[in-house]
Amino acid sequence: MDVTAKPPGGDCKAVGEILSRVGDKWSIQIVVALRSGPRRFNEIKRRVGGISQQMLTRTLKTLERDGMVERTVRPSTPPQVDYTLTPLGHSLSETVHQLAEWAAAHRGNIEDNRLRYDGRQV
Amino acid sequence: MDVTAKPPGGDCKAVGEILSRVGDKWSIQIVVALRSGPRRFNEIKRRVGGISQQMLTRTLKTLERDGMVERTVRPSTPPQVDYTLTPLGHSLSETVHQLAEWAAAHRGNIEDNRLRYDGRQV
DNA sequence: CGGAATCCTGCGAGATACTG
DNA sequence: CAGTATCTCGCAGGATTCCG
Repeated sequence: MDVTAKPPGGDCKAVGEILSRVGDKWSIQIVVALRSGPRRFNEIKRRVGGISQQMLTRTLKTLERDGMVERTVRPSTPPQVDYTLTPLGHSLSETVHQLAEWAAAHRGNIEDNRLRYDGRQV
Repeated sequence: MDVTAKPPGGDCKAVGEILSRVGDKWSIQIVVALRSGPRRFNEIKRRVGGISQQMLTRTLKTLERDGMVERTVRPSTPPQVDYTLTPLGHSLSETVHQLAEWAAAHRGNIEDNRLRYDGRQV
C-alpha cells in the first residue's frame, strides 16, 4: 500500500506519529522557547530549564531534521549558533497552542477527577 | 510557590503535562476508538490493533482516572464491561482532531524534510 | 470475557566528562 | 560556547500466565 496516499481513516496513525514526535518531553517546550525569535544554544537551555544539553542537542537535531527549526552557524570565536523556527515550526506551535488552551481550560477538571478517583480507590 | 495557582506563563507546563499524558502510545487511539460510541474491552482491543491487553487495561484505567472515559460493568455471565467517552473525553478528541488535521496536512512536508536531511548527512 | 500479576526488554533521558 | 561520547537507570510497553 502506498503510504503517500491518504486513506480516509488512516490519519489516526499519522496523528500518533506526530504525537509521539512532538509529545516527547522537550520538543514542545523548545518550540515554545523559539516562538519569540531566534535563540542561541545556551539561551534555549536557560529558557527551557531542566533540560540537559544532551537532550537539547538531540531534540534540536530532530526538530531540524523534521524541518521545524533551522540551524544557523556564525563562524566566530567563540562559535555562535542560532536556532530559528521555520514556518512549519510556527504552524506547529500554533496548533499546539490550541491544545495548550484546552489543557489550561480543563486542567482543574482533570485534577479534580483524579483526586476523586484516588480518594475512592484507596 | 503554589502549584494550584495559575501563573500567566505557567500553562506551558500544563501543556507538557497534558501532552505526556495524552501523547503516550495508546491514549489517543483509544479515545478515537471510543468516539463512535460505547465499546467493550476486546472490541476496543480489536479496533486499536497492536495493543496488548496489559496496556489497554492500564491506559483505560488512567483515562478513567482522568475522567476521560467511563467504565460500566454489567454483571452477566460472561461479565460485560462497556467503556464510554465522557464529555471531557469528547472535548479532548475534538481538540486532538485539530492536531490530526495538522498532522495530515504536513505529514508529507515533514517526510520530505527528513529525506532531504538524511540524504545530506550520510 | 475482562482483567491482575509477573517477568523481561528497549529506549528515553539524566549526569558527567571530553573536544574544538 | 556548542557540541560529542559514555555510562547508567527508570519506566513505558510487550508477552505470557493466572483468576473470577
